[in-house]
Amino acid sequence: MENQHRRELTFLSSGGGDFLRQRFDRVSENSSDEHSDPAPPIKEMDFFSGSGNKVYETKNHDRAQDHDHDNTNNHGSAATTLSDRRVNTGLNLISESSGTLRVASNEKPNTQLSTLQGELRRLNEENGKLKNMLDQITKSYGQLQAQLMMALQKQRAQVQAKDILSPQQLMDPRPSTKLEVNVNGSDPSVSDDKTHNEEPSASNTMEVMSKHDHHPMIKAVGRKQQQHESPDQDALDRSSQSWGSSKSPKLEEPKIDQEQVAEIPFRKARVSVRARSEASLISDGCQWRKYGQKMAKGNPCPRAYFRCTMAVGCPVRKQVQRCAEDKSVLITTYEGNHNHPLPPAATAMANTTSAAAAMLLSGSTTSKDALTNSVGYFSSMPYASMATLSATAPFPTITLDLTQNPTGAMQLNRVPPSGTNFTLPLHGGPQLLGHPAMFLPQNIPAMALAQLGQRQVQPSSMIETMSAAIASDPNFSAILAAAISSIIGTPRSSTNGSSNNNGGSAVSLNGISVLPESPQLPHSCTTFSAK
DNA sequence: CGAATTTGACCAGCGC
DNA sequence: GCGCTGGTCAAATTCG
Repeated sequence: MENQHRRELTFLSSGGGDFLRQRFDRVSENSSDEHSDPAPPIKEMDFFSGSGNKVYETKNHDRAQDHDHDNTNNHGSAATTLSDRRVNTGLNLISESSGTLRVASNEKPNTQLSTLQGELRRLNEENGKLKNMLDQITKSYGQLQAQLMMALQKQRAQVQAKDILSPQQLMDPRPSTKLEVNVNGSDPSVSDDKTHNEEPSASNTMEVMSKHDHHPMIKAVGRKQQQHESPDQDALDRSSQSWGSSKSPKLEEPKIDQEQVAEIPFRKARVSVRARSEASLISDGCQWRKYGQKMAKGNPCPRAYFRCTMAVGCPVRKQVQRCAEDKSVLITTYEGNHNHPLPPAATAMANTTSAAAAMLLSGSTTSKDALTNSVGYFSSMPYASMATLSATAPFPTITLDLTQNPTGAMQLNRVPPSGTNFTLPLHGGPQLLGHPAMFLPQNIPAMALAQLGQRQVQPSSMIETMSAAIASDPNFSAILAAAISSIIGTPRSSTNGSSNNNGGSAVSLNGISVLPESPQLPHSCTTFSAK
């Protein structure tokens, strides 16, 4: 039994078990916080709700007596109602009456033992069922992940095919790196052409972002070429330029019109955060420098432009503007990837927004259905109460609306789509901004939270964030399947397994095999707290 | 006095 | 081609 528990827990902690963990969280409705993080057997037993504790306490009656109160607090929660406590109390009564459980077991072997054995049998059966369920979920998740990868590779191949047909490409006999979508930076043909060698992982991420940044940033790059903003930025710009063009992006870049751009899966996304704030700024854990202010059309309030100054050459920008309709609402729009670690205070929001941007980019900005189907995904984002995806905006933009749903309750009352915007009610709320720990007892799976809260935002953490968020949602498989279907139609068998994008290297995170397409998705953004 | 902010100018994309 | 708009730059100004 003990060994079984340990096996189970190993599995639980191995990524694929996040589904189960999530299920556990829901079954017990236990918003168990991080401090409860009890001994593995307890969690395992709690998996079966209150009944599990009985066996555990039987095996550990000494500790059970000492920590009975703690166990109740840690595992009782909402689901542990009075009846559950009575169950525990029943066992405790044995201990109390006889002094030790051993004595009690000897005195009433027929009743107690048979009861416990029956309970144990039932738990084993349940455990087996849950194992099977977990296996099935893990398998289907893996299949869906593979399908997603194929879809993404197919899209990239289509982009490459378009690029290859461009006149510039035809005229250039060399293998053009600018037309290659290097995802993991492992392709030497790309790295050879890059002029920058510092910060391989980060710069690779930025490379990829720049590669897929069509005009908005390339435009800026063109100017920055002459301005030597900073060595890192220059390196970044050079990489972008070598990717985009050496002279005029517009001329040399493969002819990609807006329609084609809309089909490219990895563009720069923007994450817009709406929050009520009296202050003119929100403190999001990062350092920003204001570089401009403009009056935007249709809004009496000026829009301020900031860039991240936490690291030299960090390309992250943000725009801050008050909502025209409700001036108490501050709209902060983030764009770009941090190329540096973030302070802990900035990490959670950064992960949330990164995941939002990643989902936006990886999924589906051209598909209403796919957008709609992303609801489940965003349900794992800690800071988002409402998310609105916009496919019609100049940039793919997701809006995390923290001005609504102040209770933080999880809802799924989808707003009827109007145009291509979909409002996705999520959990979290502005009242907890800047206090990530306060979100922990809510709807965030423990694994995801652990990653959201503890990891610095670095290029590779995107994968982890994504995987944690994905794995934490038991509905994700179905949602993802629907989303993929809406994007690519009927899933097909693998025909391009030798894609250059991933180099066949998968990253295993907590047991989840994550193919490294994620690094090219932007870490847009930063942590976020009300001032 | 250095850093941060302000603000007018400039540039590019886009629609007409 | 022209005007509008968003985004950025950089000199001027303010602040600590």
